[in-house]
Amino acid sequence: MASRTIENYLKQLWLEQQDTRGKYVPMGKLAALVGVTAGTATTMVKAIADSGLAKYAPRAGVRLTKAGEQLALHVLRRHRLLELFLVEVLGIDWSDAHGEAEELEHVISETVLARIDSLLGHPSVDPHGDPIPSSAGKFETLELCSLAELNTGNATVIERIVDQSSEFLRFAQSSGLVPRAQVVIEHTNPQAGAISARPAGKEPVMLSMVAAAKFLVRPCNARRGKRRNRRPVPPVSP
Amino acid sequence: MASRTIENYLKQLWLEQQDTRGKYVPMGKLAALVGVTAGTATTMVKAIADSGLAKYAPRAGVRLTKAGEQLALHVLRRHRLLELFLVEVLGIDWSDAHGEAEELEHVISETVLARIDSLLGHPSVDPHGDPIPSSAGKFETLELCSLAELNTGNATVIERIVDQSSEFLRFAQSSGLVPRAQVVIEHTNPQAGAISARPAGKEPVMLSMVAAAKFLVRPCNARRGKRRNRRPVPPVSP
DNA sequence: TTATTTATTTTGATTACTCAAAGTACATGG
DNA sequence: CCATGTACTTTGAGTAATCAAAATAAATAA
Ligand SMILES: [Mn+2]
Ligand SMILES: [Mn+2]
Ligand SMILES: [Mn+2]
Ligand SMILES: [Mn+2]
Repeated sequence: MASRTIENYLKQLWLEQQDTRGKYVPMGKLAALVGVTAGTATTMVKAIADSGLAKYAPRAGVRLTKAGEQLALHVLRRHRLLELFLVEVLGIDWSDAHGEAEELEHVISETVLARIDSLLGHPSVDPHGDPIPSSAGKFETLELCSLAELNTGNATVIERIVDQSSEFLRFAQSSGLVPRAQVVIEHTNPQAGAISARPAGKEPVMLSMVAAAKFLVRPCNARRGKRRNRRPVPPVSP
Repeated sequence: MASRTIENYLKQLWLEQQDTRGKYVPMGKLAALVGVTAGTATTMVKAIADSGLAKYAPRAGVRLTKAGEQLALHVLRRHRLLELFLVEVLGIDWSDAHGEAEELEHVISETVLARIDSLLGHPSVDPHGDPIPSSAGKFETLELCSLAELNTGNATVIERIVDQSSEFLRFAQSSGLVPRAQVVIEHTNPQAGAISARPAGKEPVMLSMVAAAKFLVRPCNARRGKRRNRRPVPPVSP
C-alpha cells in the first residue's frame, strides 16, 4: 500500500498531467503542489518511479504510469466522495470540505467508502462539480466552457468551479455562483477585462476574466467572436 | 499536537490505568497493548514524559498526568463517537467499527466531530455500551456487574460489552447478546464454570465464566453468595 | 561563443518511529 | 545470601520523509 505521502504525490501528479497529453511534469511544479522543497520531490519521485508508479526523466520531469494513474484515481475518488459526504450528510461548509477530505482520503477503508457511495446514491460529481472517478478507476469529463467565453445576454447553468481555495468558494457561495445555479450574462466589457453575471434571484456580480474562467457552464452555445480553438479538457481540481 | 503514535500510547495508557487507582502501568503491558517491543515503549514513554503528559518511573512503570488524561479522553471521545457513527449512520458492521475508528480517530477534525456528535443527538455510549467522554473531557461510568455474577432465574438488561475483538462481537451479535437486550439466566453451574443465558426471543447460550464476565448488566440486584468486594470500576475497553 | 541565470540534483543532516540484541536491575527461591 | 529468570533499559542500526546548502546541467542573455 502506498503511504499517504506517496498518495498525495500521485494525486497532484495526476491533476497536473491531465491537460498536458504526454508532457512531463517538472519537478519544481510538483514540489510546489505537494508543498515540499524541490530536492525532496526529486528524491521521492525517484522512489515512486522505482516502484513502477511513474516514469522519471532527470531534468525533464515525471509522468505517471498506467499503474500510477489508477492509484491516483482511487485517491481522487476517495477525496471527492468524501467532500460530497461531508457537505451533504454532515453539513460541513462547502469551503472547508476540501481541507477535511485532504486528510480523510488516506485513512478511509474500502468498506466505509462503499457505504458512503451508496448512501449518496453513487453520485457522479462532487460539491464543486468535479467528476468522481468510478470504483474501477474510470473517469469522464464533460466538455464545458467557462463564463468568460459567453456573450452579453447568454443564459447558462454553472456545472463546475475550478478553484478549491476556501476564500474563493466563500465568495462564490455568497454571490450565488454555485453548481446548478442559473446565470445570465448582463454585460461584457472586453476592454476592462470584466463581465457582470446575474445568478437567478440574486444581485449581479462583477467578475474579472480570470475569475469568470473558474466557472464552467453548460450549455455552451454562443461563443465570443475571437474564440477558435476551444480548450480540449478543462483544468482539473482536487 | 500529539502525533497519532502518541495518541495511541495515551489512549491505551488511559484504558489501562483506569481501574488501578494510582498504580503505574508496567512497560511490558503498555508495549503489548500498543503493539511494539518493550524497548520502543520505553523510549516513547520517556519522550511522552518529557512533554509533560505522563510520569515515568524507571523499572516501575508509567502513569498519565492530568494533561495526559485530558488528551487521552479526547482521543477516546473521537474513537467512540466515530464507532457509533459508523454503525448508526453508515451501517458498518458492529464488529468492524472498532478497527475503522482506530484509524479515523487521529484525523477527524473538531468541526467534523461536532457535526457527528449533534447528528447522533449527543449520545452517551458507543455501540458496545462504553461511555463517551464529554467534549470537556468529563467521563462517567455506571456501576455495573456482569452476567457471571448473577444467579439462576435472574433477569437483566445488557448494558455494555468489554471485548472489542471482532470474533467475540460477531459471536455476541449472532447469539443476541447485544447492548439493551433483555437476558434471563437459565442455569448456573459453578462446578463446570459455566452458565446458560437466554436473550429475549432467542435460544439459550452457554457461556464460560470468562465469557460471561464480558457482559455487563443492569439492574444488578441479586448477587451470588460468595461475592463480597464488588469490583469498584469495571474494566474499560476502547 | 562565453557568461549568467534558473531549474534540478546531490549531499549531509535531522526528526519520528521502530526493532534486535546486549546489558542491567530485581524479585524469588533455594 | 548467592543464583537465576524475568522485566526492563540501553545501544546500535534502519526506514520514511524532510530541509538547507552545495554542485551541476540547461536555458538564456550578452
Ligand atoms: Mn491528502
Ligand atoms: Mn473537489
Ligand atoms: Mn488509533
Ligand atoms: Mn468501543
